[in-house]
Amino acid sequence: MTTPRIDLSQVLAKGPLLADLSPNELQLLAARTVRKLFVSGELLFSEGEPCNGLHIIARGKVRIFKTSVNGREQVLAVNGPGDTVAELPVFDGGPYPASASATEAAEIAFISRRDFHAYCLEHPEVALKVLAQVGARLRRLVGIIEELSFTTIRQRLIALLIKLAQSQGTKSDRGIEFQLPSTHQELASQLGTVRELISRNLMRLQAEGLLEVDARHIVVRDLKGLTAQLEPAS
Amino acid sequence: MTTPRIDLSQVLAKGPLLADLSPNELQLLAARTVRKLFVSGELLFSEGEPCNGLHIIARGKVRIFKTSVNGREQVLAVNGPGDTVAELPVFDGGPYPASASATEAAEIAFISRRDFHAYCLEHPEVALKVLAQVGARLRRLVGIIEELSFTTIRQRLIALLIKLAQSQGTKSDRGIEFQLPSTHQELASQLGTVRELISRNLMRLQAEGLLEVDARHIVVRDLKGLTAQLEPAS
DNA sequence: TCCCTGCAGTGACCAAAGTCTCTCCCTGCT
DNA sequence: AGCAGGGAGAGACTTTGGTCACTGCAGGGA
Repeated sequence: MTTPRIDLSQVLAKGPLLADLSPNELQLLAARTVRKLFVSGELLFSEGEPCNGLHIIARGKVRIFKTSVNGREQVLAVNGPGDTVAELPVFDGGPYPASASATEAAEIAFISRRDFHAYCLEHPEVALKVLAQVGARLRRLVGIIEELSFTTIRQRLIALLIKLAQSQGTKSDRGIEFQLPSTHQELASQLGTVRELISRNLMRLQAEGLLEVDARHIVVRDLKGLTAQLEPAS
Repeated sequence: MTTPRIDLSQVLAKGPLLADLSPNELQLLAARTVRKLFVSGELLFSEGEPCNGLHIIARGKVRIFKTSVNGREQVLAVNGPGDTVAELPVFDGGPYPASASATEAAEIAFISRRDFHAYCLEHPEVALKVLAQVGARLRRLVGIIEELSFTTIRQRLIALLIKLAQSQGTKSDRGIEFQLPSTHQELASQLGTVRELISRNLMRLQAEGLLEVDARHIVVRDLKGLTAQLEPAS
């Protein structure tokens, strides 16, 4: 089967950014995009590089992260189809503040900085949408800062488990069951720590009877108990 | 002496946001603002409140921060005259993601959300400026995240001292001298920690011969040595 | 089959961060 | 002079986070 030319109108219309535009306007924008393919793990761009355009994810997932000198990573966001990546440096002209890589095979629509600028000036409401988008991003960053400076790794992990249980979990007689979505290493990057601490904290929660852990398979035995761990340290 | 009506054209023109507008356009915008005064320490708004407008600082300083349940604070930004506060929630419609207070007596020009929205639609280039502004803010947040997850308090403190030495310091025969701009408590909030650790780390740096500390008066005896502390952990 | 590789669990150990408590000192006030 | 309060220095201690080194295990070639 031949891969058809990317149907941007579809993708763009689904994303939060350009949903309100007329098909005609979408077509106009789509005509200005370039299609790019990335294999799993491939870098879209690296921190510090000059930013020359906007990426719109058509398929796959993209991870945005910072890297430390010691090789540790801190994930800032994971985005999926319809989301845009690097809305921001497109506008302020600076370099990318972080790196981005595909966590699975991805298809990206790329619009050059100049074209998108021009398009925004013609469609001021798009600029406002982008702003709202950036707003959501900024909120998440503030959330990360809050977690990093006020909570322990244990608490961050618990919060993550609860979120997963609610979004991915299926109820069984033993509790709420689900699979961890990625390796311990990757979870550690998202929580801003190292692999060992994920392992250790999971084991500790198991010892306390709140969870059952079997490699990546988790059974939440006591959701209330877990949630209680997030309350004031008393 | 009577306080004259705030001369917004002056203020706005100085800030990065609206510098390129014609005096006429500035006048138009200024007419839509409300003048607000805050005493030192007073809250402009609190985290979680709905956001109903944009604040432009005419005089004084504003501190943006998060508060934890235990009463700890993490400063996200300190802004001065010409800067805008909460450019962001104005656009995405959500509540304030953090609180803001005046660190010294401040004079603020306030524009309602609706008015500013309308103004941006009429002047698309202003929207782009706002985006650039938000960009800078986002960059700083990413910087904070990087510091929080990759560096120790000691390193953050050293980085801050170097920055102060370069911006505020005066050379003497003993080294570079300057005053800490605020209490240890406030420094701790900016670095995301507690008062004691500021004290302890300063003393330790003094013991190592890199600094001389006398309450808030600092003498950097060995700037190279300090800078070297920020290099790879080897 | 055997080996290689990547992921996960684990214990020992060390350093950083945070908490609690007390003292001291300065400033301003009564 | 005496007192109250905030800021700062300091000691003792606990918890958390991070490093290192090693083991085990499963899947996938050669």
